Amino acid sequence: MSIRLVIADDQALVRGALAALLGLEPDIEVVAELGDGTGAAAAVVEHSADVAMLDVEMPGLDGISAAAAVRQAAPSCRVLMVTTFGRPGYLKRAMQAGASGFVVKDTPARQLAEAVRRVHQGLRVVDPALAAESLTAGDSPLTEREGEVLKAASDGGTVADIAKSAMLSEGTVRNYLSAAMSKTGGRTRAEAVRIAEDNGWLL
Amino acid sequence: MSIRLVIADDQALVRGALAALLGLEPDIEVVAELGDGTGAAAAVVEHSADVAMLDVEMPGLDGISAAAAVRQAAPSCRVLMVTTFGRPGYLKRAMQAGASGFVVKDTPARQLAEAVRRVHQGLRVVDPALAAESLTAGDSPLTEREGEVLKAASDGGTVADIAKSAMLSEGTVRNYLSAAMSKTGGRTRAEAVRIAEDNGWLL
DNA sequence: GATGAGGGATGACAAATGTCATCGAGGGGC
DNA sequence: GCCCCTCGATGACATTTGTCATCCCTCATC
Repeated sequence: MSIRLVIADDQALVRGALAALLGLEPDIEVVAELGDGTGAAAAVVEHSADVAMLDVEMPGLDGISAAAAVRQAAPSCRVLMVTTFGRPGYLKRAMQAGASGFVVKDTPARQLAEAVRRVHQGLRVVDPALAAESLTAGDSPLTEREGEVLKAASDGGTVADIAKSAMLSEGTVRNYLSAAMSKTGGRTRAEAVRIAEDNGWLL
Repeated sequence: MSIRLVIADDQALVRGALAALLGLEPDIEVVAELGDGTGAAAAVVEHSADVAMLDVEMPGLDGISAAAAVRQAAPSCRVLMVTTFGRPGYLKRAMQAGASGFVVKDTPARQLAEAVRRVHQGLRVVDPALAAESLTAGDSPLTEREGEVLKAASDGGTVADIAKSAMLSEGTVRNYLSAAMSKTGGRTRAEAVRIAEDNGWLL
């Protein structure tokens, strides 16, 4: 009996190509393709899928939240995360959300089908290099509000803009940014944003 | 006689999946897969390819430069650019570099093979929405140095950092950033960076 | 030969940013 | 109860930015 697979990735070309690639495997059957995470849980239930392959970066519901939704709606369905960016924070958060596997998009294509099979068997699949990095990197040092403010700062607005969007006073925003800069080691607001993004501490 | 195709994309999973997808077409033969743009021209010559499919964002030699190299080394080989980001500036620059087609990664997968065929026939393939945007967006208003300085600023360093890396005085850096902010309409250095990136004016 | 645009620089000034000390309220832990 | 941390805020202060006027040099172009 073949593995019933749901694929969610916002890039149609990639999604279609992955479906084609995996559909070639005799023991894998692609039962649904989604362009965002919103309908993932529903699709898994509807098609009684065995494995859900989710991209982390998606419009609407992001992959991590989608993973949690899938796990809740169908505990027997395993989740395999696929992502462009090997950010340590993503891995940790994905695992906490109930994912069984985590691969980056520059792993060889032939390993993908194997990853799907292992996940289906209940094994965990994690890129070894990324796992190591994730251990050393540790959790986000940012408090919730610091993260929010830093994210609000990530599109380059002024302190006044951020204060308005976060409903905070300007001074408070500056304090949070200062704390975030100190914790990330960035010497500029923009540098702090970059560091936090690279580590997967935002989203 | 089948179309001989070279694929270059830095994400191995995507590259493999695209190769698998296109390899299914009876009239297309994938003769080489590359992980960066450096060897693209050589691979095209070696395998006497008819079409080269290049990603814009690649480590080492970027897709636009690779396209120019391919066109120079093998004028009979057509170039089809594939990119994650539909940035107007990319399209214009790719066309100037001699590309015949330009598709974004969220076009439907089945159109891809068709795009390869059209490019091979000497037709041009361009995402219509993107083409329209590209016309309205216009060329980069930034002068060469302004672009360089803005790019140096894009990782969030201070003026002093940028001045050092660009071998300029701090005052000059501030002048260029000021000009870049005025031309892009950004109110902050960071905002100017984001706007320029979104339009494909950096790289 | 004049004009203009771009590259590079300086200096001055106003506004924004980053830092610090401090304060109060609330929420767990011991 | 008390301590510690986070959240939220304020005010003061030193730096850093962003803006502007002005200068010089070079290279096209008219």
